[in-house]
Parts: sequence; structure tokens; C-alpha cells
Amino acid sequence: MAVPPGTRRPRQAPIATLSRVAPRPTLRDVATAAGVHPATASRALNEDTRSLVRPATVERVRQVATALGYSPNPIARSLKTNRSETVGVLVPDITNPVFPPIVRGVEDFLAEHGYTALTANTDNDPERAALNFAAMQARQVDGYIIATARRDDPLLHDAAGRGVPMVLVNRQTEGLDVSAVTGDDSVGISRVVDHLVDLGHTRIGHVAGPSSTSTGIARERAFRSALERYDLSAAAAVTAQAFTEAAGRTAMLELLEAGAPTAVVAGNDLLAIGCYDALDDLGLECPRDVSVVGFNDMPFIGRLRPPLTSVRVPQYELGIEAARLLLDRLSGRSTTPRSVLLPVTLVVRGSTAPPPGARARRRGRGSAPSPG
Amino acid sequence: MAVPPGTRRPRQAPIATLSRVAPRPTLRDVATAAGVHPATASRALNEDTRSLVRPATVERVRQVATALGYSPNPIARSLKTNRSETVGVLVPDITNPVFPPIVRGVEDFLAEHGYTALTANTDNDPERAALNFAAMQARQVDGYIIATARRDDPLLHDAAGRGVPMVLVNRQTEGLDVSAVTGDDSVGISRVVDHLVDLGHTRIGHVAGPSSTSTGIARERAFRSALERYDLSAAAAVTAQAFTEAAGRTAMLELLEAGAPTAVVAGNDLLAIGCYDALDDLGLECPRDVSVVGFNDMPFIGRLRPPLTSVRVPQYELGIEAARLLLDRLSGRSTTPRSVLLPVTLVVRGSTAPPPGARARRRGRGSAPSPG
DNA sequence: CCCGAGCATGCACTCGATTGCAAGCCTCCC
DNA sequence: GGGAGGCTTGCAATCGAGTGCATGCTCGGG
Repeated sequence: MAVPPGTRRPRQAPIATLSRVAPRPTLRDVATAAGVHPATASRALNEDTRSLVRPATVERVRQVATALGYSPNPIARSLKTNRSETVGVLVPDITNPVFPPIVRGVEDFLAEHGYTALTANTDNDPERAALNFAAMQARQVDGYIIATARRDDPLLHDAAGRGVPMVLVNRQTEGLDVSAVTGDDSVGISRVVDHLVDLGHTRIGHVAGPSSTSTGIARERAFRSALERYDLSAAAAVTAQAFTEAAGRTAMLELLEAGAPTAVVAGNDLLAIGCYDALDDLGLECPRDVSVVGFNDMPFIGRLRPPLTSVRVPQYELGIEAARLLLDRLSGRSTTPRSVLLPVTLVVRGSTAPPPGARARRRGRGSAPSPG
Repeated sequence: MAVPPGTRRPRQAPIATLSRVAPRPTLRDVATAAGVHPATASRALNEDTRSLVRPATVERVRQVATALGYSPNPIARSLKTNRSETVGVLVPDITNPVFPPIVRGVEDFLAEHGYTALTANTDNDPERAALNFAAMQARQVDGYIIATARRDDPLLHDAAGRGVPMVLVNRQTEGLDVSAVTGDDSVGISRVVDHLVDLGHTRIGHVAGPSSTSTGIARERAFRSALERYDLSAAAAVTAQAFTEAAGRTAMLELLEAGAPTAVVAGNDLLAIGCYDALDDLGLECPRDVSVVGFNDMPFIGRLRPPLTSVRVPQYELGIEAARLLLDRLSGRSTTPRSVLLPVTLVVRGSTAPPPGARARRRGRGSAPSPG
């Protein structure tokens, strides 16, 4: 070698760059500073190859590494290992208040374990979902947390078939053998119906969420079976086109025309707000004329006019749990899919009241109704 | 080499893996399939080296590439180019309703240009911010969009000094020569004061945001100078410890004790909700006893009880604009920092009314008040 | 005292794509 | 017909870290 010593870093200095970013030290830098081969430095710094290196050397390398402020380049590592310590998170729309707490939970748990999250919005569009999914795939994400599942979702079936690690959160897909974390829709709706019957309602309607989503279907089913327990049937039921305020309003207008419910169970809080709008349109008042119940207990939903009675779903915990399941799967700790149902609670507020011209029945919580 | 031809892909098949992910085709695969050298394939597929390759070859390579479903491995590319087509987004807390629209705007604009966003929450903790910042740095993000700026922020000064590309959004940092996109706080507050004076208020108080944030300070300054234009001075002003409901309540209780304002301008909507809480505590009613105004016009804030008068800030557009500035900077299209002020509008709702025992003055919008 | 076992370390190749440089071919013109 | 120049393409090194294999050293036993 004719190269004089100390010329180890051949990156030529840029001619006239004002203040370029100082290059981070690499593994080679650490190695030469510690007087060892890069391979040795690599092994010394790596948890599960450390045993191959003499303890004294390990110590020296580690000290040099911290002294230089070395941290491995995740890109280079990913290239070699095919893992990126990154997971993809798909949500319909982060602007929908249900999702920020979920995402926050996911990110918090991931960060705690050295992972980072790549988030994308799909707007419930399968095509956008597929695009984002592929883009994340290309970026070598190790797995996915999916809040956008459709009841029948070819994209997910396909991916699951290829063995892509993923966890569904909030929503499910039928016949898909992957882990999922959701709120207990059935119990939630059941509590809602208990509450309304308690208040004396018998003509209860339902503004269901879109039938393309598991939550839409599950809550509608739960609604019907809860009514059956009281020998009641739905005053009317209309399915909204989307989980949005506008769709809720449209559906509610239809519902009010179809039956004449004294109470309405909405598929989620946004639909419930749409119901408020529809009542406004018709000059009706909630809860005096019609009681309304939502689902999810979004932030600030208790401060609406009137405060919305809703079912609280522990969104943050949903996110935490989903992230936990995914990392368990990635680390090989657990291999069989698990379905986790998180408990929900009914939060009674001002949007529910006895039906017009009636007094509330008094009844023990959860007990069977005494026959008429 | 004794290796028979056709053995180009030496990855041995795993023994008993049920359904592994099919390996994505690489550039080499495309190259051999097209009968060219990988380097040629690379140039053919790359926008700005394409001119070096014979058009017929380009076409052949591109066809083979799409036939094989090739897409470049961003990890490998990043390693070589030191760019990742990824930008880091720092927000205090995605759970705060102000931020989702901003993030959404950022992500939408980035996605449209082939970039992706890495989001992290800092909880306004400089230490967490530094950690996240470093983690993103390690992941080779090309630049940052920062919604967590503190008024005096060593982290940002340091990074800016090193030439790290970044754009501030929503908040600013003093004496920092980087691009920033914010709502026009000064005009917003000015409109608020106009409106309150219009209604007949003269004893106006302020619950200011934390003085560690530019928005806290800027809005307070704007508040005082707006009052001066009417020869008024603040009935009282208290600085909240954080932009949270709880901090707003505490500050408001103090404020009500200090002065006896008939109207209160809150530093943002969350603080305004805290003001509602405080009024509740004391058995006062808004707007009958005290008018309250917020800032930001968060989603659903108009559906509160009472509907909050607030200043609408175009958050989504803030995000879009911030992303645009950053990408302009990254592409070298624009090099000098720019400050963008987006226009805001006052949205008058039910939380503001004339002061107790007074009728509203009628006054032309924005005109100087007629002296006493 | 010598040889073998075993531990510690170094060497070199790899992941997938990019890019400076070299080489080949063709064409055009003298 | 021959040479020069330009257009295409190939070669090989590189980014930073991980890893199978080879090598060297040390220590212990015979």
C-alpha cells in the first residue's frame, strides 16, 4: 500500500460547502479506533454474537463506540438482514378522531422496543390500501398493523397467505387466520340496548355502519340479538354508506321516515353526530323527541350538545395490544394467531332520556325483563 | 467455477418453511432477463441517466421490469445515495386534534411525490424530541417537518447549524433561519378582539399558551396590541403551563379571581375548553356571564356546549405547504428559507355574547373605534 | 517438548443498487 | 480505406454492516 496512514476515509471534502452534515462514525471507524477488524467490532457490538469475542475486547470496542457516539446504520443493517425494525400502520384517515389514540398506542409500544412506525391513510379505498401496502413492503417493513380491514379483503387474504406478519386492530376480516385486537362490540351494544330499554324505549332503530366493515356488521347483529332478548324487534334499521357524519345524516333521515323510533343506536360516534344533524333538519330535539347513542366515545364527544351517550372503547390500549401481538409474532415468541377482545363500558350522558310521554322503568342491571 | 449455469440465485430454499414470502425480483434479475448488465438496467430505469442508454434498450428493460413486477429496493438505494425519500415529522401529540389534519396534509403531499413520512410524538419533552430526532437521523431521513418547535430550541439551532433541511409548522423558533409555515396569529387575535369589543366588552382577559412556545407568546402580544388599538388594557392575563384542558382550567380559575373579565380570549381551543370547566366549577355560565373564544377551530369544536367561537386555521393546508417547502428545499429548487403565513378567519358561534347587562355596540368591521 | 484442541480474530464476500471509468462499436468524414 | 469521435454498454468499486470460513494464537496434556 502506498497510501500513507491516516487516509482511511477517502470521501473528498466538498469544495465550497458551507456547513455540511458531519458524517456519522461507521463500524470501520470504531474498529480502527479500537484496533480491531470491523468484523470483530460488529460481533462485539451485537448482542448474540458477543460471546464469540473476548470480554476484554468487547469492553474496549464498546467504550470506543460510545466515545465516538457510534450507532449502527439501520439502512445498511436492513439491507443485509432483510429486517428494518419498522412496521407499517394502515388507517383509513388519521383525521377521524378514533384513530389517533390507536396510532399513539402503537407508536409508544413500538418505540419502547426500538421499532418505528410508518403510517399511511387509505381513505377506505382498496386501491390506495394496496398501493400503500406495496410501498411499505418495498421499504422492508417487518409487519403490519391494519386498522382498515374490510370484511372481505383480498389484499389481506393474499398477504396473509404469503405469510406476511400482521395484526388487525379495531376491525376484522372474515376467515382470516391472523391476530386481531378489537373492542367488545357485542357487549357494548348489549349494554346500550339494556340502557335504552331501561329508560322505557321499545321502538329502537339502528343506523348501522357500512356492511363492508366487520364493525358495521357485528354491531348490527349484536343490536338485533340484544333486542330479541327483550322480545323486541328493530323499529327500523338503515345502513350508512360510510362511517361519516354526512352518511349518518342521510341514513337517519331515511330511518326516521321508515319507522318512528324513540331511540336510535348509531354504528359509531360520527354517525351519531349525523343523527343529530338529521334531527336538526326535521326540527326534532335530542333527547326529548329521540334518544341517540354512539359508539367509541371519541375525545370531546361528551362535550357535544347534547353530550353523547356512547360506548367507551379503550383505543390507546387497542394500539398497545396490537403492537405487542405483532412484536411477539416477529420475535417468534408467539406463533399462533390470537384474537383479543378488550372490554368496553357504557358511558351514559345527556343524549338519552325516557321516550316522549313515558317514565323510566326501574330494572336491575342485566336482569331479564319481566314480561309485560 | 464448477457451478452449472442457471444457478444465479444462490439463496438456498429453507427446509420446512410453510409459505415464505416470495423474493422480489432485483435489478440483476431484470438485467439478465433483458440481456444487459445490471448497470445498464439501472441507468435505463433511472430518470436522469436514461439519456445515456439507447432508446430501444430502455424500452426493452422497462418492459421486462414491468413484466417481472420489479420495483427498486429503497433500502439498497438509500445506502448508496444517502437519501431515503423519507422525512421525519415531529408532533407533540397526535392525540391533540390540531395535529391530525396537519400530519394528513404533510403525508398527502409527500405521498404524491414518492416520499413517505416517519411520525413521532414528543409530548413537548425536549429529551424525547432529541431521541426521536436522532433515531430519524439514523434512518437517513432527508429532512424534517417540525411541529414541536420551542421558542428557544437548542436542538433545532444545532441541527439548522449543521445544515439539516427542515421546515417548522404551526410554531416557530426565535432567530432560526429556516422555513416556517404558520397561521396568522396576529390577524386572528386582532379579529377576536374586534369581535369582543363589537359586542361591548371592555374587561377582556387572556389565558395565554405556555411562554415556551411561539404561539403562546405571539398570541399574547397580539392580544395586548389589539387591546391598545382600543385604548384598553388587559383585564387580566394568566399563562397556562401547557396547551391542555387541565392547564386551561387552572389558569382560568386564577384569571377569574385576578380580574373580573366579561370575556376571555384563550390561547387555543383546548385552553378554551378548560375555561368552560372553570366556569362550570364556579357555577358561571358561558356566554351569559363570561364570553370565551378559542383558537384553531378544532374539528367538532362547533358542536360543543356552547359552540365555541374560534379562529379557523387551515391546518391541512399548513401541512401541505410545509411539505411543499421541504421538498422544494430538498430538490434544490429553492434554497433560501421562506416564512409563510396562512390566512385565518374568525368563526363566530355561541360562546360569545354581549357582556352582562349591556347591548352590543354596532361598529363597522375593522374600523377604528370612535373615541369615548 | 511437541502437538492438538479450542478460542479469538481476520478475511472476504454478500445484501441491491449506483456510478466513475474504460472499452467496444459504429458512423462519418477526409 | 482509415482514423477520430461519440454513443452504448460493461466492469468494478462502493455504500455500511453481517457472517461463513480460515487462520493464528494459547494453553494443556501426553
